[in-house]
Amino acid sequence: MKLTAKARYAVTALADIATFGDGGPVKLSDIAARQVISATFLEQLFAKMKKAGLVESRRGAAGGYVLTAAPEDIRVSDVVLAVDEPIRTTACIPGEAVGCAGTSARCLTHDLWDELGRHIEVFLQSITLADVTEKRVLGRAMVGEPVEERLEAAE
Amino acid sequence: MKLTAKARYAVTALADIATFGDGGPVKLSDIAARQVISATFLEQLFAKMKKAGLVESRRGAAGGYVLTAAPEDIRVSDVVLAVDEPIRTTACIPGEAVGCAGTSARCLTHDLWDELGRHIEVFLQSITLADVTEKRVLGRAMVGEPVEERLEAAE
DNA sequence: TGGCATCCCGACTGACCCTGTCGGGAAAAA
DNA sequence: TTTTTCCCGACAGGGTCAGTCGGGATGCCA
Repeated sequence: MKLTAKARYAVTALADIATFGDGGPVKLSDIAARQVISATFLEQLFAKMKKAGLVESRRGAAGGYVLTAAPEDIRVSDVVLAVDEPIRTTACIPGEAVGCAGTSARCLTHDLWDELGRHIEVFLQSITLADVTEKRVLGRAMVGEPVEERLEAAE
Repeated sequence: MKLTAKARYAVTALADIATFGDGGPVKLSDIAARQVISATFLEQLFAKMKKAGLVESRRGAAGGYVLTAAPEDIRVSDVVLAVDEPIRTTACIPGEAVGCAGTSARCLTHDLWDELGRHIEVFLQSITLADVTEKRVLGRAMVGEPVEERLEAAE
């Protein structure tokens, strides 16, 4: 799991659609103007998000992008994974133990970064787009309340 | 808070000292050999860690580096902060609200990345070097058990 | 049918920063 | 005084990220 500006832009853009798109499609140039992001750059991101099934596109006049699900059902982790290739934080291959396990201290820290990665992922899974647009993010760390139930309850 | 290979190397190196240094100093060339890290690169990292007060150096023959505290008292977050300049995850300046607050959706996601950063920091604070060397890391996420008490209890 | 608006796509690039090198120097021990 | 180790600053190659560019395809509307 990697976290770059791409991820920030992507989440921001989707939040923009959730906020300003009134059911109808939102065009990239509007998002670009409101969020001050290069429109051509947004194209790249939306291509990936479309492939990931997060948005649908409408072409032609009055076209744009629409969310394929309600903001409450879109996890931030989905968005991040869609645009940022998940680069592993540890050097070793998960399954195999290549120069990693054994007595060598080589991967003393393996578990650590592994756990951290999982930790981050769980955190981002626990937050939906709706949480973001409605500013329900602050202080939600650590507390647990592990989404799953909330999402299942919503269905 | 930034996470690069530097941080991994630094934690690994300190874990090495905790494991193999038997009270006495451990020289860089040994660490480099055991952990397969460039010795000259390690020099850079140890310069920073020394400045941060994590290690002390002994020069001359039979010299090397020693931990300044017990592994139970060294938090992983300290190590990371020592070698990786803390680059902020959000674009906006924390205190001031520059093109950030207000009605604009510009920083709809500000809180999110802010909270994530804090989240990561808390996690890394919750783990000590001793936890790493003794493989007490796995599954410790989410659970809470927020170090503070453990550290205070240890003193 | 034609024109306009919008998405679509792949190739390209400039700049930054991370990882790692190199060479020489200074202190401490033997 | 020689060896061993830390010390320090300058340097560099490469990767990748953010962003550009140009042309194309598709759908709407008159």
